[in-house]
Amino acid sequence: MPFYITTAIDYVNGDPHLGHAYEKIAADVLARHHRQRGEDVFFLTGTDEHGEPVADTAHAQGIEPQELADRNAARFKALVPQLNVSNDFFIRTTDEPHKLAVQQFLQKVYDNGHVYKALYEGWYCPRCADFKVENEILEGNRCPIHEIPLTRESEENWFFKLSAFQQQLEQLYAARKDFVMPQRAYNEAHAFLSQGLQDVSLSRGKLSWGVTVPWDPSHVFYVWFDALLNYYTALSYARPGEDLTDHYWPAQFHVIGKDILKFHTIFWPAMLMAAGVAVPEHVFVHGFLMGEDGRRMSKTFGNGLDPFEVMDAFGTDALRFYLTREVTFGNDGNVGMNGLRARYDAELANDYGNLASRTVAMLRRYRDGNVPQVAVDPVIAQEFEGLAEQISALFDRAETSQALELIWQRVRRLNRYVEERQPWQLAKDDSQAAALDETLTTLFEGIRVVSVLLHPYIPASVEKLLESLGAPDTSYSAARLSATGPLAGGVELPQLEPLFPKLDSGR
RNA sequence: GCCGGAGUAGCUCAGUCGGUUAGAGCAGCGGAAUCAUAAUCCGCGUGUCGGGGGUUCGAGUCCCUCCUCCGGCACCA
Repeated sequence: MPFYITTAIDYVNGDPHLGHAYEKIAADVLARHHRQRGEDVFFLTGTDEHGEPVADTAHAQGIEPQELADRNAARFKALVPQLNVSNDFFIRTTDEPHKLAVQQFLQKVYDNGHVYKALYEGWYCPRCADFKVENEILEGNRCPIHEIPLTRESEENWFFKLSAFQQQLEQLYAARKDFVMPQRAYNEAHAFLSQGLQDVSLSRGKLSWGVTVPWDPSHVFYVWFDALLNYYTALSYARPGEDLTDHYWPAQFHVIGKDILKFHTIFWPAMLMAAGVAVPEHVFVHGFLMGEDGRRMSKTFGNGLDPFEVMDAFGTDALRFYLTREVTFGNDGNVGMNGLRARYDAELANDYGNLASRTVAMLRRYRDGNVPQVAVDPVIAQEFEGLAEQISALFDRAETSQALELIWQRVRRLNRYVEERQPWQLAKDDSQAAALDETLTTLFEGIRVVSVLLHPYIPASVEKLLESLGAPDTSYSAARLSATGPLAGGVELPQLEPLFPKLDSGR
């Protein structure tokens, strides 16, 4: 079953920051989960490179836009493997095949009669050689950059008949309550729609940094139309010599931030309708990350969390875990070094890492590192019954935070189980050998199962642990307790290094 | 202003169709245990569920009203 998932593409007029990392990690968790389930996943991320801000910045630096785009895109692209994100392709909107596909797509929209020419009138800055938006204009109609008076000018512009899709969009929203998730975001998009749509400008005549309008080479497409299309065009050339479009389209999930909600929930489906292409299944809108003081992260507040610093000090999985655990997917969340340290110590190191350590240590001490081939404790078996199904049901609704909570309840349960059974007492009494076997086997299997389920969140750590346990299978079928005994038998377990070593409280 | 969301233990939040003494994690205090990364487990909360009013046998959960915070209200990406 094909499962196509995308992140928003990052605008290259700046540096990669925590927000970029968060969105990629969140989407990666979904992608990895569905891959686990044996689905045919295609996961796309990339960069958005056209438009005015990039052109302006480049010119300010005395270089060509392409040069700036190349330089910055490389930094965004480098971030992806650092986060251990499992994307299948990285698109750049300056890719030639993308530009070509954008032209073909919008030509079709044009041919279908959804584009017309009209005058665009606005405040124009001769120094910027560009129009300014009402709310950025300074008092007295002055340019926000040059502070010089603006002139009222107009230019001919191509417009997209967005208003013509009012009814079709309303039908879409009526028929599919989960088109935009979570519900809050759906309501917002729907409310926006209900206010009535106006046509939008599709091209820019005074800018050259963009995709040329095929029927009017003096214009380039407005950057959003070029950018949104990446989700669709990527499939046509991501795999050389192959067109994956028919196979993967429509996308299951577009994962985006709430700042770009209306482009994805209104403009984008309308464009697709205009070209006669199927609309995506779901647009999932995540929240923003705020500083620990609840304020928006900013350098002046000094409340930012630097993803690179976190990865250097604690590792990539610590960052992935912290963000997905702390921030309910779909809500805003407060994050910072204190919280990260607390969760790292209490949950990754103490709850999970230490559970693995104590279990392996007991297996080695009491059973020479051999996992007894006996049935798991029926009490625990019963408590794990249906867990994998619950998790996948939550993932189908993109409720990754709730899924992680359910998994973590089992991690805690296993620690409690150790205390209940007191294996160190059983070990002192030969007549309790069977009970000890059952206890150790149950712990081994329990850890193995929670690890498989944790794989989407902290892939590298789980792979390391499961490898060490001699049970490297991370597929979903491995996410259940073996009824008859552990999957790995007859292997002598090696000593386990701490998975998440406690770091001395430096800084 | 209009629309939407949120306001539950010190902190972060769960609370499904209204129904038994309102829950979890973290932090704090006390205890147990010693397999383990001094890691774990157990016990301890008189919370006006933002204020007020209403519906109901019964409301954190529905209705009205007020207060506070946040977001959206179209071409900034």
